[in-house]
Amino acid sequence: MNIPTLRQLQFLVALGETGSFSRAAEACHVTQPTLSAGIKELEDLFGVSLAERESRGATLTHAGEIAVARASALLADAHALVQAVTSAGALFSGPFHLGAIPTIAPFVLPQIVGQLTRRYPDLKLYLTEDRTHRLIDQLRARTLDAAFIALPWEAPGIEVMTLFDDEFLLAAPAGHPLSRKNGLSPEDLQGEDLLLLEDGHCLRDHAVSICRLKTGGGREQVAATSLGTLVNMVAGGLGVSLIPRLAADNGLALGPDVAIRSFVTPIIGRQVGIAWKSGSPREAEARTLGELVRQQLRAQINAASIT
Amino acid sequence: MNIPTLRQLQFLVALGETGSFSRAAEACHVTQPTLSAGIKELEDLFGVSLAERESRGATLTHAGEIAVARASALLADAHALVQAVTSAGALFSGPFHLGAIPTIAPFVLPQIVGQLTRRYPDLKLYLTEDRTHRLIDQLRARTLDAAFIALPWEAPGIEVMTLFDDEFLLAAPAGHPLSRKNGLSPEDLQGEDLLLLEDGHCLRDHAVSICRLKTGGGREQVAATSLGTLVNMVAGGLGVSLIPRLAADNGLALGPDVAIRSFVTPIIGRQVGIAWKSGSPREAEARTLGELVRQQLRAQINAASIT
DNA sequence: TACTAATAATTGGAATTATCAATTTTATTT
DNA sequence: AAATAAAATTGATAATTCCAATTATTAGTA
Repeated sequence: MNIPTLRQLQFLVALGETGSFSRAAEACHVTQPTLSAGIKELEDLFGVSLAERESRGATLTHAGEIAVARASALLADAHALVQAVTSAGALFSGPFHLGAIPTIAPFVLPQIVGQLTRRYPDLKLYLTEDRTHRLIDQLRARTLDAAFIALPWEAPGIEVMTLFDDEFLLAAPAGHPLSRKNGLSPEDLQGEDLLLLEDGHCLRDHAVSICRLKTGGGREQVAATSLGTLVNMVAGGLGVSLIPRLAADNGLALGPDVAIRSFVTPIIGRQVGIAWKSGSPREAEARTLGELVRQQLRAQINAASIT
Repeated sequence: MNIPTLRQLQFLVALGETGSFSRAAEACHVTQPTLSAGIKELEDLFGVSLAERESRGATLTHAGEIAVARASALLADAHALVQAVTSAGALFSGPFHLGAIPTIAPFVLPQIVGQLTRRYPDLKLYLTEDRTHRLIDQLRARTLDAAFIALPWEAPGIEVMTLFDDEFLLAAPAGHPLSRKNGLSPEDLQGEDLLLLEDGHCLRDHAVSICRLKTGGGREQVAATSLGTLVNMVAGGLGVSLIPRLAADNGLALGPDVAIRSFVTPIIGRQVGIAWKSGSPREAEARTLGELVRQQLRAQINAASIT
């Protein structure tokens, strides 16, 4: 079955409202013949006369009245559709699936989750914590819209916005020689028992590659499953470790048994970024998230410089 | 605000259903580029990406899902509109205002009202009984859709369908000389006291003009207000009268005091027709009504010939 | 890595359609 | 009868839709 054009229905509604072909045409910003033709098409389509033409304008027939009533409703619905879809496409409306690796998640997500849910009431935010390659897979499968990951990381088809440098700090047991040494440099790590996260965490890979250490021998087999346990192991005197400043600044290593020292020349162990699938319609939101994290960081730095 | 085309919405719904631009295009009987362009227009209009293009078809975004849902509803409504308006334009649906002159109404309306309301349940039939010129005015003002009137009657802008000839019969008091005379002819009326309806009834005019009688003098001042009283006056012996066969056949003058005689050569006093305003969208219905009356008449004649 | 298959985007031109200005028709009013 | 007002008609033009052919992109496969 054929259906009319919304435009023709607009014509018809205007005709009903004005009671005149000419004035209706004016209201629709077309000429009278155009509107006339539109109405005629409707009449042909319906097989019904919609208006009686008189010397003093036009009057709707019974069928015309019905048509106008329904057409008005339809047009209103069409406008509502535009509204709904437009706002559905606004930033952070509807479901958003956000991921982060375990060494970033606890230090970044809490703050921005609060902000987001406050600023975007229509947002349904789903969080996932997993290792980088799993997150990337999920981005590709579109079960994730964006993810905070640590760089460098090569991933074709994935775009990344770099957010900030995250330098490595030394975590050593209180009283350890390195905790007192001035001018700490990477070479000082030689010979130390270096504690690392278990395999699969990108933080481990970054630490290894940056410090140019060969992983081999018995001691390095000791591997923690999370940053928290890693710090605990340091506190227990099992060795030293490298932890990202992001974690340290967020209160990971507060305690009397662990000393945190920074290197003279900062060792940029990793960068933090937000990633999304190339061409994703959520890119704008991902970038907005990135901006949000940057602002968060600036606020932290300002707060630190004040105290 | 701009609104989308129903066509574009059909494209979108098809895209949602098939999950593929190509297959959606096929379903819509257009080529893939055409459909692609349609979707892109929607996306521009909404300022939102509606579908993610992949190598294996397309998947709707959140906004796309919402758009498809609403678009489906809108299209369904559009179809319903076509249905509703089309059937609203069917014969005898909605209000129909029907008029008739007093000398026709009681003999025609009862039967067809029954038939109409039975056959067209959607019909709201309004009846008006008035004199011809008032009915004509109402047709012109479109407060009436059609009217049964007696012809001849000149009325510019009014179209008439002639239904049947209605000959005049003589009504005379029982025992009156004319009630026994053979070979009755119009000339026999000369010298008789001719009773007529009051001024304004077309029946009177027709009788006067057909019988070429001058109205003048005291006796003709006697005027009845309806056919019923006219017959009663004849029965009372006040004079003779002419009544239409339509009325006589429908039992108007049944009674021992009145004799009904037909003329040798039938005097076609009037014709009955149905009238409507030229160009009225109700013309088809008016003609249908006319047919209905004709059938009615045929049925009556058949019944009469059987008995 | 190159090749193939599947799919969507792009492009350019042809056919269709929509639109308008001018005119005509029709009915009403003066 | 002339003037007025409104809708229909007409014919030319402008806009648009639509398609065929091509290109681009991605994923799967040898």
